[in-house]
Amino acid sequence: MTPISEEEVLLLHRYVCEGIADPKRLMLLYYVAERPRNVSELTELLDVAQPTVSHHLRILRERGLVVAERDGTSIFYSLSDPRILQAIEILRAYVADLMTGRASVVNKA
Amino acid sequence: MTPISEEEVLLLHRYVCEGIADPKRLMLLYYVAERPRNVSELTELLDVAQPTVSHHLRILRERGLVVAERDGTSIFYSLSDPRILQAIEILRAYVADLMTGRASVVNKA
DNA sequence: GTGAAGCATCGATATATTTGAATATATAGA
DNA sequence: TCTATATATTCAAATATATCGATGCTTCAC
Repeated sequence: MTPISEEEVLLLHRYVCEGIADPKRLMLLYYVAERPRNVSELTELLDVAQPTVSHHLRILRERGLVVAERDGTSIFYSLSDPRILQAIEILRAYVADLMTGRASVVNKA
Repeated sequence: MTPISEEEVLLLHRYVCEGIADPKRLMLLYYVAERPRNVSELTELLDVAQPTVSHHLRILRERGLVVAERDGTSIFYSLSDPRILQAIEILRAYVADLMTGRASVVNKA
């Protein structure tokens, strides 16, 4: 593990961690990872107001986590890089173990 | 990629994403991943007030991301599970590519 | 038991974030 | 051009978070 600098941590925070720091945005990432989806579809899936979805999509887009492509009046969003979900899936497995008492913190006893 | 439920996303958010959503906490995770460190040392490393460090450590501790062990009057913190930094390192590599124009979003052109 | 060191908690302030109603903008079709 | 549809933006309110001084608690040495 290469030591990390404070500047690198700030970039990591600004471009990724801040982006995945909301449950709605996590759901959005999973939804657009399956296939490109437009805002209307995402609004139905998330069950929140459309401006709220646009707000979260903007945060994801500004950080480069998702990409937007217009098709007529619709705008389709998709995941920009598979590593984003790859990392989240590792954390998801960790949490799953945590919930079933299999995470390493529990095994230390 | 197994579909994720809304409840699972909420757990993922509560136990991990919320925990790594602050640059100071990211630094703390990297510091305690090297070796167990006590609060005084972490306070010097982070260059913030001691209550601020304790606050962040509490957030990490409550989520199970770090574990605390007392030794005399000191309390040493360490990383609870290597997968946490493993995932963060993937995101770190992604951001590094993003900064040098090598991330997949750029390569789509 | 007393004092000191190390850490946690409390309380207050400043700042940031989430949310949605209202509104603006952009595209397509008639 | 006019209208409908889809999305973005603005604005305000509510909520959450970060920070640190003051203080409390625990442990150890004497």
